[in-house]
Amino acid sequence: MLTERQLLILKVTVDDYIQSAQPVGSNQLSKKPEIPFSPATIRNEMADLEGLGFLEKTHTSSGRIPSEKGYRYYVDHMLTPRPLPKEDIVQLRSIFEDKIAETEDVIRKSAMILSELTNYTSILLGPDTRKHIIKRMSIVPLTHDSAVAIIVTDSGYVENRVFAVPEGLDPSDIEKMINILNERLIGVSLQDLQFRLEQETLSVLKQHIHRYSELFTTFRQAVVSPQQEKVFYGGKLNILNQPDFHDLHKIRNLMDVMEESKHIPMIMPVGSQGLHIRIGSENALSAMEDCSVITVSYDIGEDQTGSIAIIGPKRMDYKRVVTLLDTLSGDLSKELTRMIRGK
Amino acid sequence: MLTERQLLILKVTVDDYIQSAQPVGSNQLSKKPEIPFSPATIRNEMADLEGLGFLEKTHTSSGRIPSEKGYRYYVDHMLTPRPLPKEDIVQLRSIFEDKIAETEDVIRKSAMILSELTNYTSILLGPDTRKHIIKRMSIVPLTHDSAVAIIVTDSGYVENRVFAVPEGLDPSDIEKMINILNERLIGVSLQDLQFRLEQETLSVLKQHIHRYSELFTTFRQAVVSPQQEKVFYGGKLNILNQPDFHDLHKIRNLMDVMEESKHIPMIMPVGSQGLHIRIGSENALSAMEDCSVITVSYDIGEDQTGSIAIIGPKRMDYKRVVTLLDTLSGDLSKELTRMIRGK
DNA sequence: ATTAGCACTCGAACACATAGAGTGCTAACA
DNA sequence: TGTTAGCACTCTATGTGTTCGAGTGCTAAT
Repeated sequence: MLTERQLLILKVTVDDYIQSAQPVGSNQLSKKPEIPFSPATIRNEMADLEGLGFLEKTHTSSGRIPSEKGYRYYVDHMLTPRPLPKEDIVQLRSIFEDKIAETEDVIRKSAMILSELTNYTSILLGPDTRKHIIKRMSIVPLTHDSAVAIIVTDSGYVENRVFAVPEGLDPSDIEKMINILNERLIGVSLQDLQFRLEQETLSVLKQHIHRYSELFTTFRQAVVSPQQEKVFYGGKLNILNQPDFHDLHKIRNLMDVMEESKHIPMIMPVGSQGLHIRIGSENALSAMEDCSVITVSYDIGEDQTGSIAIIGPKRMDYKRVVTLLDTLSGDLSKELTRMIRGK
Repeated sequence: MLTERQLLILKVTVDDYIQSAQPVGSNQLSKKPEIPFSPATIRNEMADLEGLGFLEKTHTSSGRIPSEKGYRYYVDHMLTPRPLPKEDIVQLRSIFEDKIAETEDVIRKSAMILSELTNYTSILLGPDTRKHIIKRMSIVPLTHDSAVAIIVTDSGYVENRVFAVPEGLDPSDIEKMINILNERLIGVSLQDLQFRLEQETLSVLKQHIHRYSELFTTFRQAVVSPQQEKVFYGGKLNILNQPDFHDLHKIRNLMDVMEESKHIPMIMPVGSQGLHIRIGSENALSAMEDCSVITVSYDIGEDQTGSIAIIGPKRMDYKRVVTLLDTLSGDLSKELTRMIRGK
């Protein structure tokens, strides 16, 4: 167990390092008003903290920097959240100032503002589209052998995909098909679509539509194919501002990983509720071992959820980011829920 | 006017520097089989070429590198295009191997393949959506005060936007409105939409729809608002591979500029036909003064055009990129035209 | 007209010295 | 017994001098 004094020194060390990005020495610390001890005392305590694994040295005679364990302890025990400064609140509120907007626009803007406020990179995941409720389906023929399928969902999201139409199909069959689909599938969620398509409409289609099978096959393929969640970025280049990152090679790897959508689930596990902090090697991806990631989820309506991630150096301003994310998560949940319900 | 020998030396110098990224010295050059002169002779010629402004030195006793004027001369007079190597052709063709695909998918894939083949960054602009022809319009009510307007165009492009619906509007009015719009506006291009909306439908709407004005206003706003062209990137991070770029600050500026869509018109002027090469400070943006940009346009059908840009260091492999872009531009024009016509 | 020869220049690499910030340890102190 | 002053030591960063090699320009010989 750490003594009061060790706790104080650990906290001040982490705070100082987060702020300055320079290893913290005993002399430097002793000058702070909140530290009434002599450099020698501090040195002793720091040596102990190093022994316990909370601090590290970059070389034999350097000052100390927090280890991952140190950050972890700091994050777990020393985050006394303060209210957000007024300017930040004003900025956050500005996300919602546009009167009529789409869910996507709000999320996009959140990503931008968040990266501006933190100077880190933000990644926002829109609500899992599979939970969206179908409002209307339609099919618009393009050429004699292709058409575009359109699905509109409750949040104003429009999914569309071109698919092949069997040669020589009677146009009125498409008309019939879309009527049948709309009769039976409005109110169904996208994730249930495939199942319900076959369950409830296949037999009806069979009755009414000549050559239903070819048409149905390509249509189903188009409609159920990977509905990837939309990813919105803010401040992709903000890593380049961080003094912690100088190694071009590491930066390249990191940026590569962040843009590649297949890595997104590793960065922000889907379905995780609430706020999570992952420090350095706690991250699943080795390219991110020098980063910390803070994630939080938000809710739209009863069962749609999205997530927010902030990616910065391990030397991240945890307190500030946590408060920001807490607030934004709440605001987003409230406003987006209001939007899909119609105020 | 340059002598034969000067031309040869300039060409070989540029070729060598493009390949090695190292200043080229007279000894080095004299060892090449195509150069039968002694180092001393080469030195004299190089001194002349420097005097004429085609070559530069990085410091007093260094080898020579091409100046912008040198690159310009090289590009204008020394690009004897060779046919593409077989592997490249195979790769390019792979863009079109997916049977049924949307214009967007093809362009997206082109951007990717192009950046892989060149190791530079590619930017592709889809066809100006304003030239698209309307195939179908629809309006889907979402909540009691909002709806989404959808426009499907001939190329399978789906434009959609949420807009405000006046409180307490009769749902059948929306039905009526959309019927009127579809009767009169199918076949109209997006750029003519605003004009034709008011010209041909406003008076009819006035007759049939109660409170047409409020509905029409917000609808029009949604529908004619900035139809920005879609931008597709390939190999955004490829600059980081170039040894020419080491200055983090410059890299940051450059990447910033490339991602900011408002700068795109400066990088690739819209409406320019054919292939263009802009070297270093010939670019409009100062952040790109160390880059060369090669752009080319492609056509879809009679009057839709898009453009392709490759951004690399001034020390770019011009010959290869020009050949690649020439080929791709032709292929894209052919295939995309075929697609919107239905094979 | 071309080239060999030579003195000269500059950058990169390396060794070395110095200053400064930091440490650990010991002994003195309250 | 806990705290602190003092001191020797360590390591980095910075600056300086030296050497090596690749390059140049110029001159004189071919």
